[in-house]
Amino acid sequence: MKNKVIEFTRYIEEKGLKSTTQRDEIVNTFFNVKGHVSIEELHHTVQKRNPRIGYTTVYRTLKLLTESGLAHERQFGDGQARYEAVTTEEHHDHLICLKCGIITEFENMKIERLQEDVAKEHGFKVKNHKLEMYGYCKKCRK
Amino acid sequence: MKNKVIEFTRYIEEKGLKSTTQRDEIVNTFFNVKGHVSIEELHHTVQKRNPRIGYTTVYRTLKLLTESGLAHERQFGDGQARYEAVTTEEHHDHLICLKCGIITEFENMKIERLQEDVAKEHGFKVKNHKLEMYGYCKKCRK
DNA sequence: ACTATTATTGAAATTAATTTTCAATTTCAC
DNA sequence: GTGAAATTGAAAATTAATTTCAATAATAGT
Repeated sequence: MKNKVIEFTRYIEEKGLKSTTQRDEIVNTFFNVKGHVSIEELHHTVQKRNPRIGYTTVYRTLKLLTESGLAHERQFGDGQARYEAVTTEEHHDHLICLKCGIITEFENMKIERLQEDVAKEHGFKVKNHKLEMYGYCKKCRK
Repeated sequence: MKNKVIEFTRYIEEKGLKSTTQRDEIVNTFFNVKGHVSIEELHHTVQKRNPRIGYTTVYRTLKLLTESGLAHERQFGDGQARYEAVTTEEHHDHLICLKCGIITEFENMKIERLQEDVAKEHGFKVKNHKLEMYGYCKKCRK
């Protein structure tokens, strides 16, 4: 995800922040990891590349990524925040398996549109939304 | 909400637990407070009635209410869990104002049905779900 | 009503995740 | 290069949730 890394660099510059090795490595790793990582997981992955990178820097970089709109922070009820790369303009939602923890993504434009309708009815201006279904995945439902 | 209190008493009995003044007061207060309370808020409200009731007991009673299905625990991204009374069989979702924090509920059967369709497509067995829209309410959108 | 058993209470301690602090280091504009 | 300003990371602080444990209260059986 080269372009994402570049977008981040742009954001850093705009804000008058500095470019550092640590941030570059964290951001690169983040965009190469798929799915929904916790701070701890990303820190662990990053450390394989560069063991001198601290948890706090990973934490702060994920905050920057979230601020910049390049990542989303999510709470899936397991007690820790998870971050996911914002890849497309399309919004997507989640199926979370309560047994194996696998998180599956989906998109459904009909639902999106109905949501907009509901918001409009309430005079509500939506910034973002989340739709999560908790249950058992194909493998675990037996 | 008398009947809810009775349902709770029944649950307590079923589980071989004991009925206590503290629990009764907490449960009563909970069903008389509308909306989505945090443990701390409920504790505060309960203390007005009976200052000897501790935070821990409120915490534990809310857990019991959640277990029994009479309350739902929710995370709205402000860092603490909120509990709401389960009043009807109908599921409802939430509009959360990012400015004033007001939480509005809504129901939409079309969305519910589409969700079921999506789950079916993925071979997913849904236990529960949540749909939240974050943004600005009528009053705050200006 | 008494007693034994078992659950409950609540203050304090613990845990777990997040966030802040601060001295040492690094970056960048000049 | 130099200096101002930002960054780093270990440790400390914060926050909410959860557990511990001794004292207390509730219930069943007698």
